[in-house]
Amino acid sequence: MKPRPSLNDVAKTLGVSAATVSNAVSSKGRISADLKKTIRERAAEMGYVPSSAGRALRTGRSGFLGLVLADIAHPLFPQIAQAIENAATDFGYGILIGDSRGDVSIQKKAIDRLIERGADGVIIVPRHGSQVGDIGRPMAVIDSEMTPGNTVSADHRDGGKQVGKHLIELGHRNVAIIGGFKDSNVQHDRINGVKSAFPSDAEIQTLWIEDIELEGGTGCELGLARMVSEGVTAFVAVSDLHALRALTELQRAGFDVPGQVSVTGFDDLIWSNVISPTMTTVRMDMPKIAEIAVSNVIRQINDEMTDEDRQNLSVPMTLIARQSTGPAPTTLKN
Amino acid sequence: MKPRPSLNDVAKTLGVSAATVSNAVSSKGRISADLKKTIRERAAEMGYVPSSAGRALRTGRSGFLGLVLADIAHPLFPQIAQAIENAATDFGYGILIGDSRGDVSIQKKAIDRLIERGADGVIIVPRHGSQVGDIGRPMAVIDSEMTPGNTVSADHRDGGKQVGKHLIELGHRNVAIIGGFKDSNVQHDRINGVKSAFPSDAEIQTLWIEDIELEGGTGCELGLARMVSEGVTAFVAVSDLHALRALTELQRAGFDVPGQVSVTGFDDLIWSNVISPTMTTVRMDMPKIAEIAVSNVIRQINDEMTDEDRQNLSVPMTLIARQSTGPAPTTLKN
DNA sequence: CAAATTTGATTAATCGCTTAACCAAAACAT
DNA sequence: ATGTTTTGGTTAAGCGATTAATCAAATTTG
Repeated sequence: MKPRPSLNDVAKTLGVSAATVSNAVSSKGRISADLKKTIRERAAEMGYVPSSAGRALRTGRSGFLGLVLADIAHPLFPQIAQAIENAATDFGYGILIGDSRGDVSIQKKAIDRLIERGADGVIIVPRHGSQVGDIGRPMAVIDSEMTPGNTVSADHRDGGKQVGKHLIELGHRNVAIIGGFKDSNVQHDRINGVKSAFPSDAEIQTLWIEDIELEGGTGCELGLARMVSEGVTAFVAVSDLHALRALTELQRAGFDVPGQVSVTGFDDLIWSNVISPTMTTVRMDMPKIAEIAVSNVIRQINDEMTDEDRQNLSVPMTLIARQSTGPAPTTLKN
Repeated sequence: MKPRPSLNDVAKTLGVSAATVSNAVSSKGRISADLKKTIRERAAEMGYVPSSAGRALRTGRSGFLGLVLADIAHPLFPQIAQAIENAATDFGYGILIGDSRGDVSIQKKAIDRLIERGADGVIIVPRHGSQVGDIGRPMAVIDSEMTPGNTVSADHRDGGKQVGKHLIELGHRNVAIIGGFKDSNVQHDRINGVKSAFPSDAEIQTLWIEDIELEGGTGCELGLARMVSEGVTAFVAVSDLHALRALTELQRAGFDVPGQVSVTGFDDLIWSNVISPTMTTVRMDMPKIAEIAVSNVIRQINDEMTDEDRQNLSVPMTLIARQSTGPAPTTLKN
C-alpha cells in the first residue's frame, strides 16, 4: 500500500519541472524528443501512473461513463455491459454502473447518482415503457427507434422480418407471437417486423405473457399445446427467455420441436446454443451498438456533435437459424 | 451543462468561509446547529453537490470500488453485479466494472486498470482455475473456500449436500453429477457436498461437459438418455445452465421430468422459474455475500481490519424445490 | 552583427475540497 | 477581576495534474 509516485516525484528525480513531465507523458506542449524519452523511461521504471483525481479536478473530466440499466438482473445485461465496457475502454473511458433496483421511478435517481459521482456522460438502457428526459449532461439511449430521444438501437423491425421470412420459407402460415410487455417499444418493433413478412392471408395471433400471468400467476403454463392442436405451427417469442419457456412447455406436453412445431427467439442469450434443440434466434450486434453509443456520448462531452450524431441509428440484426425451426408439418391442417 | 456551484460559491453567498461550509455539509469540525442548518439549506437550493474529484484529490479516496469478473458474459453476472452495486451504494461507494474479455491472462490487467483509474479497492470473482495474487491494494475475493485468498463464498458444499438429501428423500440411489470444468473449486465443493449426502452403497458417477465436448463439439448431446436406461434416476448439474441443457435433452428424448427422471441445478438463474417444469435448484444469498465482500474491502481501505475479517466466511445456500424433482421411479431397477 | 524567430523548458495559477492550526469571543472557574 | 476552557468560526496549506504566460538560449534571418 505504498503511495504511488506523483508527477512531482518523477520530476524531482530528474531535476526537471513537473510541467515538463506532464508534457512528456501526455505528448502535449513543447518538449525535445530526447528529454521526452528519458522522462517516459524514468516514469515507467518508477511505476508512475497519472492520478485520475488530480487530472479530473484540473480538467473537469473524470474519464468515467455511467451505464444505467433499469434492471441489472435482465439476462441481456451481460452482453450489454461487456460490449459497453469494451467500447469505453477502447476510448480510454471507464464504466460506472448504476441500478434502479427494478424500480422505474428510481431510474432518474440512479442516473443522477452517477452524474454526482462525476460521470462525464451516461448511457441508458431504459426499462420498457419508460423514457428518459433530458438530464442536461451528455447521454445516449439504447432502446428502440420509436423511443423519443433514442440514440442507437438494433434494427428490431428488420430482425423480426428476418424471422418471419425464415418461417415462411419453411412453410409456416399459422403463427403465434409471444410478447412479454405491451409497453415495450422494442417488442412492438420486433412483432411488427414479424408480421410484415407474412402475407395478409396468413394466420397470426399475438399473446402477451403479462396478460396470461395476470390470471395464471407468474411462471404459469401458457396454454401452447391447445394452440398447436388448433393449427399453430410456429411460435415466435420476442425474447429467448420466452422462447425457452415455450420450448420447454411444448416439449413437456410431448411435442417434437421442430418436427411438429417450431420455436424462435431473440437476442441469442447464453443458453440458446446449448439447449436441445438449439434455439433459432436473432442476434444484435452489441459491440457495434455499444461503440456507436459510447463514441456518441464522448463526442457530446467534447462538444463535437455533428448533425449526423443526432440521428437515430439502427444496426442490423443477424438471424441465427438453429435446430428449433423446421418445415411446417403438413399433417394437421391443409 | 452549466457548471455546478462549488463549496466556495456557496460560502460566498452566505459570507462564510469555505471550511465552514465543508464542515456543515459533512458534519465534521465545530459548527453551531443554527449555521449548519442555514448552510445546508442554501447549499440544497443552490443545487450544490460535492465535487468527487476535489474530494478524491484531497482525501486520496475516490469512493469507487472495482468489480472484476473474468467473464462478464457469465449468466450469474447480473445477480452478482446487482448485489455488489446495491451493497456498495449502501456504503456510499460506486462500482466500476472491469472485464478481462474472457481471457484469464488479462484478469490481472483488468484489475490493474481499475486501480489505475483510482478504485479504492477491488472485488474479484475469479475465473475457475485461476487465483488472484496480492495486488497491494484492498481487495476481496468471492469464489470458494478452497481458493487461496478467498474472502467470502456461498457454502457450496452444504448446498450440494442439501441437493443430495433432497434426492435421497425422494428415493434416488443412482445419480449422475454433471460438472462443467474440472478446475473449478466451486464446482468441486458442490460435487463433494452432493456426494457426502449419499450412503456409500449409492451409485454416483460424475461426467464433465468439458470432456464430452472435447469429442462431440460445443453444445453436443451429453448422452443422458443412455444413462437413464442404465438406471440413473436423477441428474445433478453444478449450474442451472447445465441443468437446463440436461432437462431439454431428456425432454427431447421423450423422458418425462420428473416422472421418469429428476434434474437439479444450482444458482437459481433467471429462467429456472419460468421453464417447464420449473427447476429445482440451490440459491446463493448474493446480497449477503456482496455485503460481506464490500464491507470487508471498505474496512481494509479504512485500515480497520480485524482478525475476524481475515476469516474465510461462508454464507448458507437455500434449496428451492420445484417441479423438476420427484420420487425416483421404481419400475426400471429394483 | 543585430534583430527576429523558434525551441525547450520553467513558473505560477488553478481546479474543489479537507483539515490542522490558529484565534477571538463567550462561558466558566478561582 | 483574572485565568482557564469551551465554543464557533477563519486561515492557509496542500492533494496532483494541466496550461497559459514567461523567459533564456539557440537558431534563423536581414
